[in-house]
Amino acid sequence: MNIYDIAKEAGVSIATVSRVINNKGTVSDATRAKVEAVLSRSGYTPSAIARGMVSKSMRTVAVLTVDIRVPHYAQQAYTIEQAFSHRGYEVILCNTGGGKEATVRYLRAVTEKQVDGIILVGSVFNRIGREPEVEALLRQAPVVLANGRLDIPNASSVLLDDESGAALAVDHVTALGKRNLWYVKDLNTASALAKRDGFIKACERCGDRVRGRVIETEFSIEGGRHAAKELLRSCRSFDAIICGEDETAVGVVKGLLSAGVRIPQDVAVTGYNNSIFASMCEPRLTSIDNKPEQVALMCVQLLERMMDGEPGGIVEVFKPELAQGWTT
Amino acid sequence: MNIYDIAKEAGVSIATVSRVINNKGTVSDATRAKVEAVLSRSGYTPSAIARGMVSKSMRTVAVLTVDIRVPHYAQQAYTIEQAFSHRGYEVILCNTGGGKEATVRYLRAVTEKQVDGIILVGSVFNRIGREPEVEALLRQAPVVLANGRLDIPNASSVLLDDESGAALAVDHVTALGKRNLWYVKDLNTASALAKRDGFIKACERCGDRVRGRVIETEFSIEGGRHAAKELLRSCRSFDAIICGEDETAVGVVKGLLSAGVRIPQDVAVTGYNNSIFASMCEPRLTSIDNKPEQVALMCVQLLERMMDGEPGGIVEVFKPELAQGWTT
DNA sequence: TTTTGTATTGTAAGCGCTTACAGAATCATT
DNA sequence: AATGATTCTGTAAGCGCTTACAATACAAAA
Repeated sequence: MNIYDIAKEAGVSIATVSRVINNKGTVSDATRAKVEAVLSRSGYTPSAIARGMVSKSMRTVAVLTVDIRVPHYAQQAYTIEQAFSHRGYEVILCNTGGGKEATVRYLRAVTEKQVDGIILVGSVFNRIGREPEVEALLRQAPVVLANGRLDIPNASSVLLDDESGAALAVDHVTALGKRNLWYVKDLNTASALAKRDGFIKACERCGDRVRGRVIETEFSIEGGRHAAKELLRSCRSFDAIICGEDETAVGVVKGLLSAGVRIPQDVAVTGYNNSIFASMCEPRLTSIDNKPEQVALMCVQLLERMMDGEPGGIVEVFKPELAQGWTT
Repeated sequence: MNIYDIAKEAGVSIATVSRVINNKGTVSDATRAKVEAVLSRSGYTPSAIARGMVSKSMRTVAVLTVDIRVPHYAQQAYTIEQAFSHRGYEVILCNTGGGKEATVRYLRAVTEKQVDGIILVGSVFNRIGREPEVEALLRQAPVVLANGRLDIPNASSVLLDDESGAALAVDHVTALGKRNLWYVKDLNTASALAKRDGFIKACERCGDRVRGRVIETEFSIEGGRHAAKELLRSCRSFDAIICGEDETAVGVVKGLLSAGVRIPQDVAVTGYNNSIFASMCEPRLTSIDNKPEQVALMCVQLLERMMDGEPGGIVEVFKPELAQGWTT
């Protein structure tokens, strides 16, 4: 069932049918009625592929995310999907797992499908974005990077200011009178390093009255618990623990509570991301919220601008916010 | 940059270029090398749209889910996406929100895009699947329903046996010696009703020694807490509480613990779905796991079968499993 | 009535690819 | 050298649509 069938049935030409369907050009009322009757009677569905052939667009955008099961990414994918859905675009979802090979495979697939835009959620592209093979693919469509930078003309990005996020936590606990701060470094990503640096700088800004030190552990609740035990065991003085991730912070809280430490009177604890872990932990974690929904909406706006033909190269910096909980 | 450019550059016909790209038909080694050289030098990307025009397939499947932010759906979407990705298909993700209007809009969009298959996650279609408008759309592609039934020839489905899931919980706590069971009904979905019926029937199967009653509350942690307080307040006897959802069960646990009730010695509690709520609750909830990943894989298999031309109409019933926690 | 302008409709090209078919080239066989 | 079989390559049609342009119809103005 195609446009020819409809045209024949209605006794008009395919151009007229097309004009009726797209409500474009001039069609007399009588003809329009005739065609519309056939249209609704037949259950005809126009082929988006054939349309795409002409317009070179399938009205589709691709979202490449590391893993949609991570709530943070799910929220962003959801926000992006809804925003585009309301504008008549569908979203192709790709779970890259963060690996280069899969990422390239997905990029190739979606560029072949001539998506109208690509949003990259996650930071793989800081590493692989400059490889010629990858860059060639990325040049095929407007690209927006959530949390990362990419120096090609058709790419924009939203950067998360992790340094200021960590500084937010430091300022918060020092304002509460805490003086001996520890940063729990759990990951080795660029983001985690930025947080650590932000922590150190913020402590230095406070002068001698505040001391900031770093302890490393594994990224997990267990890792956090272990870090807490380690601090307690080594008899180091501490009255605030700034963690790189909520998971770790949950572990720290558990470790401290089980040792009889009072939170936040004795020790304040902060997490990062204001994730579900922060909300389910009792007492509720104070955490740094980088508002995945807002970031996603910024990405959508940047992409739309490029899809409208405006140049890319824009870098927006998103400042995280402090989400106060019961642990500070 | 299209296949004509490549052909001209390589001094061959477009048919030969096509044969090289698709590794189909016969091409002499010399010609192949010549074309491949041009191909890699030019960074040419074949147009999937044009291919789709010929093959009437974009190698894409659609996943309609209520809300990807719900971890259960995220897991299923992830599983489906990965499975199809490995077979060279991309996935279009739609968040319907469970409403009819949005659902129809998405169905129309993806059928216009001539997706090779549709997987419907969530149960809206039990209600709207029979409306002529919806059915006409659903007939355009092979369809698989996760947790729901649809009587059209090109649809298969995986049903979750909610009754047996609830019975699993009943059998488990009665085996532990519990005799006064309550079912906490929190939702009004078909699924929730099936669980309640399964609960009642399972209790009846135990004869006089077991008594099963039902209490209603709101679907939320707070609702669960409220139900627990209510049971305590009204001085009813109970030694096991079977909940329709993990969220409610978490609330029940909190309510009981704060009243000094020992779990599971005094009262056993079970949730449903074995979600992240079950795992983050302390003590860890015993819950009913309907294995979203396995269900998703069954959906994929059913869809693939239909995409290979085999008839649909298959209904697989998935039996949930008990996930033992510390609350029983 | 003829002319001019406008509203309506149709014809045909072309989007980039696959593929059936035909034709050319090569090779083995007689 | 001629024939047939085989391998290789090119031509052209067609996938279902949009749209530029041509053609027609019709109404108003001259």
